[in-house]
Amino acid sequence: MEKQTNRSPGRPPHYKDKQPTDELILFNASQLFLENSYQDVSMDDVAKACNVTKASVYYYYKTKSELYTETMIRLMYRIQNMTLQLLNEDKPFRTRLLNVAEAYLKVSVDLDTERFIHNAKNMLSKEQLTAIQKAEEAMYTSMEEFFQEATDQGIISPINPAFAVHGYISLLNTGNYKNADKQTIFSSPQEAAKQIVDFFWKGLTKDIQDPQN
Amino acid sequence: MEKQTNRSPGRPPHYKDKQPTDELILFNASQLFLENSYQDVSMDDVAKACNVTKASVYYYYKTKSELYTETMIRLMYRIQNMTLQLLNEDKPFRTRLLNVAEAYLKVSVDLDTERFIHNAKNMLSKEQLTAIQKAEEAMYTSMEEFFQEATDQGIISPINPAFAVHGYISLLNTGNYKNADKQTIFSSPQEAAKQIVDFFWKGLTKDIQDPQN
Amino acid sequence: MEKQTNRSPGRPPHYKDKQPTDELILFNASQLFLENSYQDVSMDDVAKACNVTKASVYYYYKTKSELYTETMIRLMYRIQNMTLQLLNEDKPFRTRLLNVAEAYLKVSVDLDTERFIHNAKNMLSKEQLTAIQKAEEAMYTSMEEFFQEATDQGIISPINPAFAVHGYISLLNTGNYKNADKQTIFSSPQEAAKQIVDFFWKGLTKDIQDPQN
Amino acid sequence: MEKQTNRSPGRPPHYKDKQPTDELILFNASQLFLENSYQDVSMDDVAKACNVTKASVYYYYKTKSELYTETMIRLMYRIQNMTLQLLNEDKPFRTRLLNVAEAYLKVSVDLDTERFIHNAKNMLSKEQLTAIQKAEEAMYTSMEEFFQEATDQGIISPINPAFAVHGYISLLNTGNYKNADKQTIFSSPQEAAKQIVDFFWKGLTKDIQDPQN
DNA sequence: TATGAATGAGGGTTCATTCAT
DNA sequence: TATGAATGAACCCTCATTCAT
Repeated sequence: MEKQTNRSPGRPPHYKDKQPTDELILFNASQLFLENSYQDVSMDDVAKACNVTKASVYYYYKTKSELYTETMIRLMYRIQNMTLQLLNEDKPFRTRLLNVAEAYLKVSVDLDTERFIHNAKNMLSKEQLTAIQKAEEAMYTSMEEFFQEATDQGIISPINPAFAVHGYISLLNTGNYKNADKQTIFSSPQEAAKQIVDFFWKGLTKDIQDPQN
Repeated sequence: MEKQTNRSPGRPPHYKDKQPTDELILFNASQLFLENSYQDVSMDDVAKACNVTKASVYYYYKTKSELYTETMIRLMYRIQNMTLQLLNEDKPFRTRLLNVAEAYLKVSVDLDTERFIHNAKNMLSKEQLTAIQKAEEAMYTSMEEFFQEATDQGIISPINPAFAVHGYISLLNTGNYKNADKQTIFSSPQEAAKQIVDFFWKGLTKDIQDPQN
Repeated sequence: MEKQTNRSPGRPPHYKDKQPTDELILFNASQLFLENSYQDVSMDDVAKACNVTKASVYYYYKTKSELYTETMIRLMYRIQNMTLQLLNEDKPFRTRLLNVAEAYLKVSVDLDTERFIHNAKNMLSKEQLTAIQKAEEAMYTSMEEFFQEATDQGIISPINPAFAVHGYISLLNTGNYKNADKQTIFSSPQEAAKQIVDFFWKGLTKDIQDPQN
Repeated sequence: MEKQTNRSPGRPPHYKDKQPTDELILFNASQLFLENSYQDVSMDDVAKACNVTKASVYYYYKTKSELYTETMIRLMYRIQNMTLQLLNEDKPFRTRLLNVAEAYLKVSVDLDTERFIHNAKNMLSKEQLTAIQKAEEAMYTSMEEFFQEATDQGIISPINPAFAVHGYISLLNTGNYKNADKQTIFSSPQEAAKQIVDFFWKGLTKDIQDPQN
């Protein structure tokens, strides 16, 4: 992967994958923080993953907690974007929920945003903590309107939209559970998504006569 | 946070009613580990919380990870016992679920067992990790039979019992969510319990004609 | 091994191997200190080897350095006794040297008294250090007279007796050398003893016409 | 022994003639390990001797045992070089042996390589132990050929060269012996060298008619 | 005589962070 | 922009030693 041969002369094209260093760092930090706790990831780990030195990481991010904060906010936005995109499609609400569920479960990392916050809370400044929480909140809030809309349209029963969203996400996390033998509850992410949304939908619609759903 | 520990070495005089030190340590460690991540709690913190020296903690627990393991296993058992006790009462299933929910939410600490495991996984030996996971699993499994029973009695629709339990618990955790302004979704633990079980119950019984519920 | 059956009535015979605890400790400490450095042997190690508690060890020996000192002095005496006994036999001097060499090499632990001292010197009080050194010195000195006697009898050339003894012992230690592959210089302790004494004897007698040796 | 180390962090200004830090550490560690046992030298001691912080020592040497290993290997090489240089001079073999002896004894620290190994053996990894032993072995082996050569030339009697070398070195160590009153066997290093080589030579040549030696 | 429980001091190691270049 | 070299603070853990029983 290191040697490119047969390069034609002239200015090399601008390689898309040659990310600016700060993005590179953010990307690798993401990976690491997703899989390990705040404390388990050292700045050296990040640097090594990026093939740069620790000092370089510090050149772009003043402190570890700042790097973490940025990483987390980005993560929240990414989840939010991915989710909103699917929720904005022109399909029945239930189908859209299923699509989100599948996307969410196929990532296969635990997107437990609460854990990300709880983990690091002692190391973050008040501002940093708040910044992450706001991003998380925005993510949740942005999803609420879809439930509100569905309620308004009589598709689902009236429900506290915040609860709907949080309940939805937390139910999704059961799809990632692994027991001591690394076995999951469901046979596949798709199956998990299906069953979870099935169940969730029942809760949403129990009091509704829904001949079409 | 600096406690003066000018006790001289050697066996302390025996006070009748004093809690045995190992239990004292376990108790305080519990508190600390519940509120902070594995890495954020130092053995010194534990020692100080107990008013003993670090060396004393090590007298009873060979390593930090061993202390953590014991703490977690105990925690799982406590949750399990509390839950089973409530689930074994002679009341309608739904009422029992509500009681568990209320008990669970009144503790007000996040009993997110997955987090406890994920957090420390890099610091635990394979055996320790498994031991904790087994305890967690036992906790979940012991609850499954109640859902099975309810299904058999036609009280709830057929459902994967493992999913039922995990979904139940994860829904409960939404009751502890606090946003950046420290506001919860529900106005009180009781209200949270009520709403959550309400919703959960709908999911369980959507396909049932239940004139009495 | 714990249950003795069929014991005949009456006072049990005084088991020879039921050593008084202090001797038991000394014995086990000996073993440990012979094979490991002062620092590598903890008081707990000693206690465990004796099947008693650390506190019991302290009951008999005020400090670790005191235990070490006693152990070392005993060791020096044991070597001295063993050696003197063999040197006092009614055999040709060279034979007696050979016997000592064989005895010495068959123990197979490195009896490097200098190492024992050097190792622990920072942990011993001046008195303790001196005590051990005196015992070592006595051991060496007691052997010197035999070389003196041999010189007087014209069996060996005149030689500084202290040098003779130290040279003898240090040559013996080459018999215990093991390289990285755990191979020794000689094929067996006996062979080692033979070769070493052979060589040593040449040095002692080069200037002597010795028809009989 | 408390040195004020109020240097601020970060890269220090570059002084031209300054010894590189890693060499500085190795040098000081050498001194310390030569005079004290592995366990008696703490990483802090090394750091203080170098006027740097412990963390700096760890910047260059990952563990204490690694530092020790490097130190020892270097030491073996230094001894080997010094020795080989003297043994390669164009002088009678006996003279060369004498020169080595004098050099060896003038250092006045006990170059007891076996002790260095025995001392630390419990703290070293298998690889580290072997590495040191290999260096020691190389040192010994490199000297053997000189004895072989002398044998081939009929200057000394046939002898196991490994034994010759080890015997030679171990005899030299008697020159460093100090009794409880810090008295040596010989009046000076030169005298020691002379007497020891004298004796050693007799052993080597007993069976040789050597009118010129 | 023997022990369980406790301490204090220190040692090895890691890590976020800094600064001259 | 990027880095090599350094620090200070903390952390886990061990161990000789002590004392009430």
